[in-house]
Amino acid sequence: MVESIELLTRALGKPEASDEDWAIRLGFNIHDVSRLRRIVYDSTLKPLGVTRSQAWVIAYLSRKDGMPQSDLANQLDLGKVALGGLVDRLEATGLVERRADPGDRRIKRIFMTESGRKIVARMRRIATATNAEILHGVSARDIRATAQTLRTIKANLLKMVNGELDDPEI
Amino acid sequence: MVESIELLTRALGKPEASDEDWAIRLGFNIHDVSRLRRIVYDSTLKPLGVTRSQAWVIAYLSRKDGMPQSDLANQLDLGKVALGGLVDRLEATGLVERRADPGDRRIKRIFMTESGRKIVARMRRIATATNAEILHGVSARDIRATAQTLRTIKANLLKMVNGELDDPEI
DNA sequence: CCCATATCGTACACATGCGTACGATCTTGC
DNA sequence: GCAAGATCGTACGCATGTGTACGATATGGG
Repeated sequence: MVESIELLTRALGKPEASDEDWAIRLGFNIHDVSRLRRIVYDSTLKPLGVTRSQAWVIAYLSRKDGMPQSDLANQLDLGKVALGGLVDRLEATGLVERRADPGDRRIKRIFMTESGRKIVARMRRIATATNAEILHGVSARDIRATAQTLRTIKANLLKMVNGELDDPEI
Repeated sequence: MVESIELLTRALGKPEASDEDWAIRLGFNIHDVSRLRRIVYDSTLKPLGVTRSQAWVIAYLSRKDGMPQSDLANQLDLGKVALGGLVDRLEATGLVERRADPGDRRIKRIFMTESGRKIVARMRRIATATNAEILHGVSARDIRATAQTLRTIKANLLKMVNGELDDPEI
């Protein structure tokens, strides 16, 4: 699947690609890059004993320790259920802990443990090195241009996502 | 999380972004775009009654009908187990069917049904329209440049994935 | 003050992906 | 020709995500 673009283009028998081809190609490239990034980050995280999702949670938590579980779910764009399960597992491995909110007994606040903080520090170092390796050989100019194009695409996507939510006449 | 770059940049208090910032930004943008693309495609596929993974399988199958299950798994970069489950569900909704290979009784070949073929045709139309909307306002030049940068990144990632597999001295 | 309503976290069911183990079946080397 | 090893698909358990329902609490209007 990783090489699907090349196969596709060859199958279509087009030596020079049209604009439409490039658009399709871009879609596949985004898909492939995202998938490979996931695999690579997973493998770098494996020695730490945390999964990518768990890493994402504690990385966020490290900047806002003691958040209510619901706030964390919202800010990470996760359902309450999904985050609840993640916190269960993080708590089981001792990286975070739930504490009841004294003022509102519905709320459980999530705090990092010392062990969790150590993992986050190691994660940061690994992530920086990995990022550099992923972008090896790409000029600063291209990085900037690509990031900006993706931002435009992101804006379109956000419009589409919100538009569907706001226009229930479909 | 979608707006995490902006928040991060503001939190760091940097009016002009450094090259390193752009590299981080690119990582987030790839992540966000991929996630939003997933959400948008899921919502366009929902009316058809198939999930994104299922759509991916039958789209591929429509070009190579009658593949052995294992081949399909390899070409889609899925484990045999994951694909087996997908085929289970596709078979349950009548979009594909398993048939025994006459020559090798271990093999089960996957064939599209008439119903499946209809779904694929509708999927194709929807995907083209969706893709155009996602890239609305992005110049052909930028699309091309972005696709090529992502290809370089993809090559780096492939090297990293394969390198880890080939160098077990880590 | 008290009930309708909203919010918080959990339980359950499902889809998807991974890794491991296993029985069934081919293929191959002796 | 037959036993050893490779390959095929499945079973099972885990992690992650979704949606729905629900009990426990807070809050706010009357």
